[in-house]
Amino acid sequence: MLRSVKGLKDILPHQSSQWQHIETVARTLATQFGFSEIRIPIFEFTELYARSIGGTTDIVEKEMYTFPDRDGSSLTLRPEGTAGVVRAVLEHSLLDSPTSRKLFYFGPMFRHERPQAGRYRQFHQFGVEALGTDHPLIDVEVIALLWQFFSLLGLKDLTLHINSIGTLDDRGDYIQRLKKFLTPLLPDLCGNCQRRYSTNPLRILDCKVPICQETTKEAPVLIDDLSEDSRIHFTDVLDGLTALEIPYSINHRLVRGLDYYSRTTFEITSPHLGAQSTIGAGGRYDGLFQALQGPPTPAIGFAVGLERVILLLTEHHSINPVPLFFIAGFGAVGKSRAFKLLHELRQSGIRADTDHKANTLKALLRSADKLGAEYSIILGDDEANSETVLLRNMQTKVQEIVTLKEITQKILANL
RNA sequence: GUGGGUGUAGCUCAGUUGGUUAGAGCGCCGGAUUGUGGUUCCGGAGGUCGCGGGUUCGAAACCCGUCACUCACCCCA
Repeated sequence: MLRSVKGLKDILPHQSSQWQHIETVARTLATQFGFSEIRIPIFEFTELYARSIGGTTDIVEKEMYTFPDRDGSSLTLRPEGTAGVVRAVLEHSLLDSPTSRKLFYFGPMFRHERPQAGRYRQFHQFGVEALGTDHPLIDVEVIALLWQFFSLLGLKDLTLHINSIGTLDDRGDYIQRLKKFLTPLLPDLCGNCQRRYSTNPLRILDCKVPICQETTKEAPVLIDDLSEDSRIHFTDVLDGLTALEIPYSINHRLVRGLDYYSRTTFEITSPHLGAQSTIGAGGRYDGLFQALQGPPTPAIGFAVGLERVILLLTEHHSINPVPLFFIAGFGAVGKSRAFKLLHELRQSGIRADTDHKANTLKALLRSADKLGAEYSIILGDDEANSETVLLRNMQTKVQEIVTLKEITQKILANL
């Protein structure tokens, strides 16, 4: 049997209402916060991701779905959304349009990782990007949006971790200090961290290996090396969160994995998932526009892993508010008259269905029951001859005679 | 890329120290006389026991290989 590709998941009919619910909440909320939706391609030139995410990150090094186009240019299925949004913003000069500086998006992302609970090779994100300002209150807005999104979905026991990793300059100084501190301790670190020492020393702070956590306990804290501007920015963000009564936990070891982050970084975790406990994360990326040859443009955004959110949803949102009318047509004349009625009801905007295989009233009602119909409309030869139908309430079993002429109006009047 | 766990019906799972035609529940299809569903009763369909090899008189079970799924590491949302 043909199976789906490893790490890819079908969203089956019984799950799609949950997805629709999440998307509706996200769209409504983002719009309330002044964001507009942008829809960008699912693949881009490989160079875009290589330049924005960072050449030494795992994503670029080994997780991208990259393939040659027919003309030989290298294309890549998008591993995240921010790079594509920034590219689109530059390409269409959206920064010049005041209504296009706060954007949100939905869609599938692709990373070639080993699948695991809450991690797939094709996964879906909801993300927002606020462009063009580094005012600390925009950071607060973005985080507040993320926090309110999860709260509207009823997610419990979440923790907001927040940190500032400073500007590129701040970090330059800090990394020197950090390396100086680590140099004599190198032999104690895990193999991975020994490699990180030269590639991405910041990540060593984030290492989960106990030995590394222990040896870096006394490591210099990045906050201490922040410039005055960065430090004030960070405290302003924290004060803003406090003012909005959003609880946070400062985590000096929170280092985002993508190179383009700067200053504010944050993530929200849940204790009810497996190892992949981050359901939403983001940060400021003031240098990304320039890295993509755009004008200096501060920006901040987040991305939510929707599969992980689905895993946390307890309520099953069976949005099925529109009553279903089942057309039970049988007999030589009744069957064909019923099919015409079915079409008439649908043209009038009524939710209606039938079962072509069922030919006896018993079989038809059984189908009506299985489809969960609120009403059945019984139309046999007797009814067809008298130009009527029987409108049966499936729950109360009450039936009434209605003329074919009036049935549509009657249903519409009672909906 | 590395390690652990698991593969029996559409789904969830039984299956004795290796022993005849491999089972249950749910689901699906049908029947219980006339044009009335759900409950009940009865019947039916559906399985190369993941795949390939080996041991054996005999393998769903034991051994080897392989694939898939899954959890974890790495990393990330």
